[in-house]
Amino acid sequence: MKKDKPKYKQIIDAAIIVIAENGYHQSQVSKIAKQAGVADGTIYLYFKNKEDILISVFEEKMEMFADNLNGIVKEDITASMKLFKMIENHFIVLASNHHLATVTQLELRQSNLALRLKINAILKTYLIWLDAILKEGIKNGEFDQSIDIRLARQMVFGTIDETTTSWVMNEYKYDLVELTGKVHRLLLKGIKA
Amino acid sequence: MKKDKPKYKQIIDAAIIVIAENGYHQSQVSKIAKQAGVADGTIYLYFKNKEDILISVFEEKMEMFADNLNGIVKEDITASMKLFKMIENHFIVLASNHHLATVTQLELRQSNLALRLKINAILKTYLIWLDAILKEGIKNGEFDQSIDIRLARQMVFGTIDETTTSWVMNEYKYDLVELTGKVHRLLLKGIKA
Amino acid sequence: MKKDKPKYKQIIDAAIIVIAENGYHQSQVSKIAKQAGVADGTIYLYFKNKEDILISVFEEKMEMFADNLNGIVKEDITASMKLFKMIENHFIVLASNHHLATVTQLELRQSNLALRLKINAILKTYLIWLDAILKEGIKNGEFDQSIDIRLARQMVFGTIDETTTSWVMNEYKYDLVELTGKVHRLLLKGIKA
Amino acid sequence: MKKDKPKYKQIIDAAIIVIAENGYHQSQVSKIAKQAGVADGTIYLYFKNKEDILISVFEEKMEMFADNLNGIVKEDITASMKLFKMIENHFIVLASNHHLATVTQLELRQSNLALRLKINAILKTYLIWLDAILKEGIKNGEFDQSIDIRLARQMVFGTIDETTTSWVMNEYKYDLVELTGKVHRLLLKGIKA
DNA sequence: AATGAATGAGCGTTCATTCAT
DNA sequence: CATGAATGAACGCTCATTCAT
Repeated sequence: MKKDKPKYKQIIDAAIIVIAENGYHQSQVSKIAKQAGVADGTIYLYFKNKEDILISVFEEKMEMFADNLNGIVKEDITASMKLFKMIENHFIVLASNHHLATVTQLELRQSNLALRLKINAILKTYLIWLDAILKEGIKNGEFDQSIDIRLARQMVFGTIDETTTSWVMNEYKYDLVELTGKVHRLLLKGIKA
Repeated sequence: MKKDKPKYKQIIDAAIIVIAENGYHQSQVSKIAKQAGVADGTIYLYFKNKEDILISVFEEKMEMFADNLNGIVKEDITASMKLFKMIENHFIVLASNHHLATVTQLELRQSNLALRLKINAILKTYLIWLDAILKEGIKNGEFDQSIDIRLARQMVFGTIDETTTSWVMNEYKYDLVELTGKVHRLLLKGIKA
Repeated sequence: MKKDKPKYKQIIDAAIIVIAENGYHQSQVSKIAKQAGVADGTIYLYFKNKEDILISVFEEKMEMFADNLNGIVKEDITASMKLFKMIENHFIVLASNHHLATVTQLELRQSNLALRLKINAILKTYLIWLDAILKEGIKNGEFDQSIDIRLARQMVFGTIDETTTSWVMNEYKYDLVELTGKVHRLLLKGIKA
Repeated sequence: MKKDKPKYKQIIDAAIIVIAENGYHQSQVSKIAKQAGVADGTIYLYFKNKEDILISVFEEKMEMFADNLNGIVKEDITASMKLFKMIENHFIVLASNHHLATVTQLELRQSNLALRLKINAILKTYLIWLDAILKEGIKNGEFDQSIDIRLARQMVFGTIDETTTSWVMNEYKYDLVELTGKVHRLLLKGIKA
């Protein structure tokens, strides 16, 4: 499996660093190769093309969210609490890796539509976990029966995303994780029964 | 004034069509010129460079939102109602111009950081109106005194934006304006007293 | 006659100023028109094309040399003295008009070959006067009978030209006219009997 | 070292041919690449930009003069004889390579001021050798003690240059090297004691 | 005669990808 | 597996010239 070879991860990590430091449009394949300490051509032994590197960056890192989410959903706590932990998890992961935050919130969004559609597909996993939490809350009476799941999901995701992007654009100058409580309360009020 | 000359608007409109139909990265100046029915060089009599066209697209169309908002804010109605009308206005404008919606929600976000920062500056106007409504509601007791204005603004804007983007990505296959009520209710629950 | 109309000279003078101040490659027709206080299109009522402006600049200003030379050659003095006056005249004209000096010694030489061939044709007049002086000196025994007229002419002209160009490139920081005596002596030694 | 790779010289030689045959302003990078038998992009593996090709052409070929001059100056002969050999060397090198002669005498002079200043810097080496010969001759009594070195240098260089340019403009129709004796005699008379 | 808006051909340079070694 | 030299398609912008008014 290619993904298990050391150079695969080396290139992924190099890509994040290069993109965060140079911006999407100044992240040439040759720069990523140099940062990874491999030849340009070597990149193509592990990735189909440049787009494939970027998708893989997203895929790999998305697992960090998903793995944690998996655990959270299975815990024996209220849906509201799961929502809290999910937001917190999201903020913690990005707050602990500014490079990754810049890349996902700003740089990767400059990619072409095709790439973004693929990224959205990956995001689906994330949104499915979110849906699960919402449905659970509706079912057990914590959340309002009448809410539109899709809209609620868009509100939750849109708010988290907008909050994170604002934080990145303000150059991380306040503590993102500290906002968890407020964001949770705001969203909860919107959806609770 | 250049902006009043017919070719200025002609080029702006051509840019929206070309970008919506070809995608940001496939919208060459020559394509825009052709669509506008002018020579390539003519573009540069009205715009400093390609980026300037895109910023102007955003500026011009943002006025459509702003002008309406101005009226809404001044009406003698509740803050909650103003919020409703603001969401509705946002949805109506974009629902009535699919090309524009595609451009603002998908294509323009692929532009480089410099352009996006300029776009954000333009968006500021929009967010200021939103802040005004939120503050009014807090002041007159409609909205919760304890909410964080910035977070509330991010929730409202994030939700509207995410909802619109989803609608565009689903190829306009449902009625966006019809969602106004639900979105409003959801958001209102989050912020009301 | 177009050359007698005021705008003709206006444009010529504007061209010299613009070229001297902006360099050959930054002297667009529109800039010359602006400096001359006329519309771009007006230029083409007086000149066939851009090249024609530049040739005319050279033609007009060359007359300043030629007119003086004419007088010098007809004076009743030795050929050696005529040579002195010719060099002096050359230096005086250029030393009194730095703009013109920059244009003829540096900027106009960046023009294409076609233009330079035409300029050379104009220069012919100048070289014919020079030849006349040389022939007179050879005939009356002042200059060496055995010298090759063409070579002698190239030496005289090459030396004057190289001296002037050096002076321009050194930004006029020494007195060009003061060099007349030395240059004359040097050249005279080379050709005298 | 890039300069030692075969493609480097290949491109330099192609540039000389293309410029000589098409003129400075009609020598597009793509044309040079085609003549060199490489892809356009390959040019940029060896040269920073187009201007860099031209400077390198001059640099490389100037070495042909300089190398020979070095030998000449060190020979155990009179300064006058060194001057003769220097002129002869200049004429021989250019007479044996018409393309190079056209490029240095006509085409490269159409370049912009920045490039010409760089070319002048390279020429400095050449003029330093010339100065050395002049100083030697003055010191050992061969040349006139009272001559101004700078003027003498300008006369020698101006004459050689003007002679060569005339020969090129007359399409090489007479033998340049044959002129060595006459030119040398003329110049020597001007500077000898 | 004079204007100046409009034209459109033309080109240096970058960079993702390939492939011989 | 790994290399890195070579490729060549693609595009924003300038500016001399025209021509309707």
